[in-house]
Amino acid sequence: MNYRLKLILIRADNRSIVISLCLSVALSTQSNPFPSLPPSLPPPRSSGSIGGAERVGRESCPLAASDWVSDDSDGSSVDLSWLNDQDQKDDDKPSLPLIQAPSNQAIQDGAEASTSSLMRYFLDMGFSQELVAKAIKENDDGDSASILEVLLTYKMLEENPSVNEGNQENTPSDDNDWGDGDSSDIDDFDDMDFELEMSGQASFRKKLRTLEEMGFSRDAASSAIKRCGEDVPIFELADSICAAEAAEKEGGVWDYDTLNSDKKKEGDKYDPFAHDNKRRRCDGASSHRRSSTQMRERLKRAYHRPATTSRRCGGDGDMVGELDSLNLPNPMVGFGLPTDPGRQLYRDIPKEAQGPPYFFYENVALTPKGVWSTISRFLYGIQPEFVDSKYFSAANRKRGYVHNLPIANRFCLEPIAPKMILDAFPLARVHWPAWDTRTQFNCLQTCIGSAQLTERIRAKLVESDDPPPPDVIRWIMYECRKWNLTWVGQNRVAPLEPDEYEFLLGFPRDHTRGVSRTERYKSLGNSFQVDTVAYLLSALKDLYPNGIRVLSLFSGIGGAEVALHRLGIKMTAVLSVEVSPINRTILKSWWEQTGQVGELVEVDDVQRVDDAVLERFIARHGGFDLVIGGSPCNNFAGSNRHHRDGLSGDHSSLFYHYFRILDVVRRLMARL
DNA sequence: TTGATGATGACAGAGATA
DNA sequence: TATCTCTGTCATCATCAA
Repeated sequence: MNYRLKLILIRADNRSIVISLCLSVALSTQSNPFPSLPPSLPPPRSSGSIGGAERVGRESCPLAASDWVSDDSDGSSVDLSWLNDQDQKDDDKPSLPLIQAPSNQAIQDGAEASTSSLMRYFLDMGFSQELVAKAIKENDDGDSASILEVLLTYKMLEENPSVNEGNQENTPSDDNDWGDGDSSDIDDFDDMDFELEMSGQASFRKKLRTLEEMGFSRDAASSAIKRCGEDVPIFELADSICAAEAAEKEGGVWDYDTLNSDKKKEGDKYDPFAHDNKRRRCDGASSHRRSSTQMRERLKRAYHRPATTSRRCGGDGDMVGELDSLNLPNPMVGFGLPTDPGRQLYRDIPKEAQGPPYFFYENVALTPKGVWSTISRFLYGIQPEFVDSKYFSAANRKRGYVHNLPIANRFCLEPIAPKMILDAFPLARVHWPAWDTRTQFNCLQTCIGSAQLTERIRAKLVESDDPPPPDVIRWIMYECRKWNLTWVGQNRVAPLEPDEYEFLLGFPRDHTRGVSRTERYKSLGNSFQVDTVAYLLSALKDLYPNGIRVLSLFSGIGGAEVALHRLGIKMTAVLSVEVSPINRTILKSWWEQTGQVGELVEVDDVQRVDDAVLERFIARHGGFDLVIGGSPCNNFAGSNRHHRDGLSGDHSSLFYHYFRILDVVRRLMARL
């Protein structure tokens, strides 16, 4: 008999089991950092009725609603037919017997359906059925993020068995934690008393074993868990051990406790995703931020060591730990500007991340804390390259790029775009007042200043002297910077026109013409800055003189395609995924107007890009050379007043589909 | 129904200052 | 070193008019 079952039997009758399950549902729903992942257990109805379990996380899982179960249009039932007998057998042990109380059929149905949704989701991500079943079995407490962590760990171990050398006794096996229990770690814990089990030793053991599987010693793993807490994700624990080892090696003192206790002073349970899930008051967070900054500096020093460190820290994956300890680079020039003689020309890429196929991921630089760290973790631990487009155009655009592209032999697009406002728009010089000292615009966004505002500015200038008093200048400059207003006449300012957006972003004139003005601003505000992206992609030109096959995710209006075209890189085939029909039309029109000879295949939903779609494309064209895209930033952007939820946001969580699809592509390509 | 408009803060980093 | 101020941010939502 296993611990879990023993625990339940001793603790309660069926009724109390039901209560404990409902509590776990509530916790799982509230703390899930991946709302796009199907929750492992059904959310209770507001009435508290157990029957709420019937609707297995469909309302709380927007991504899943139309995809997990294709033939379930009314959402009233869940298709379990894809599960084979073995899966059902695995699901039946060990968890389901605990919720098979006759009076709780709804809970049983919900748990099975939820498990099935989880299975399908992770299978869609490209993990093997065996691994998914094992991970779910080991995380039957309903935390999707934990399951994903375990899957990633197992996958890393599968692909890099050397990591686990010396720890073979703890290799993930088919032994069931809760089964007959003949594995060594089970034996190690057999003598633990019931009180320890009650106080969370199961979680401790799970973390401990995972860390051992990653190649850490049991002592180091145990110390890290005790030091950081059991709630800390595996990657955080691994980071902690790496940093501790580095500090010890340098003769320093590793003091994660200070950071951890500092976080706990806020009265919150330490949750690495907390910045994504809840907003903090500035005043309340300031002291924490300061102390955290100090600790991050120490972390930075601890991580600063040669790139030939242990693989378990990820090679370049060390950058992951370093990432959280670093502020955004200033100046934001990535690995160096084209005119910079001291620019970086080489970097280490983890072997498993080396191309081809090459990949290129983009998003806003200024995200809620921890977002880029998470993105980097999912993308092989590669350090983001942060670049501000102000070095390539007359408008700022601070973006981070995670890619495995070569960084030598980069070159700029010709003709070189003007980098000053008045060089880009010389006609504005006539009306540009001397006291407006702007030389570049701020980030071009999806919204523009109102006509009322420009009229207020005009009226204020008319009634003011020339030059206006300082307070008037101050107010006008604030509004001009905020809304990227330009001067179009005597005392008259106006928002940039859509075609001026196109010019500043490196698109051909009238690229978006033909759709509503609002849609043009929206599409352009969400697009790449072509000159910047082209510079980062330029090393591909020599690699693919005969053309390139592209998987373009979240294509938008085709910033990647335009960049490749302007670089003179022939696109022999493009699989473009874009949800907006307007954007798809824009890209299709551009594709035809520019006489592209390659094949453009457009897909409307990133969730539909599964193994079958990718296999068909690969069979037709032989594979992909580049996977490029920037997932929605809505939930990252500082200008989002309502839902700046980080990677847990409805839109920005689509990043995980980028990761999923990239993983499938690399797996399929490896078979060729 | 669609498109346009205007009101709506929070957060994080940089720099200045005590 | 701590505190304050300034700056910038691929947005969302309700409302109204056509």
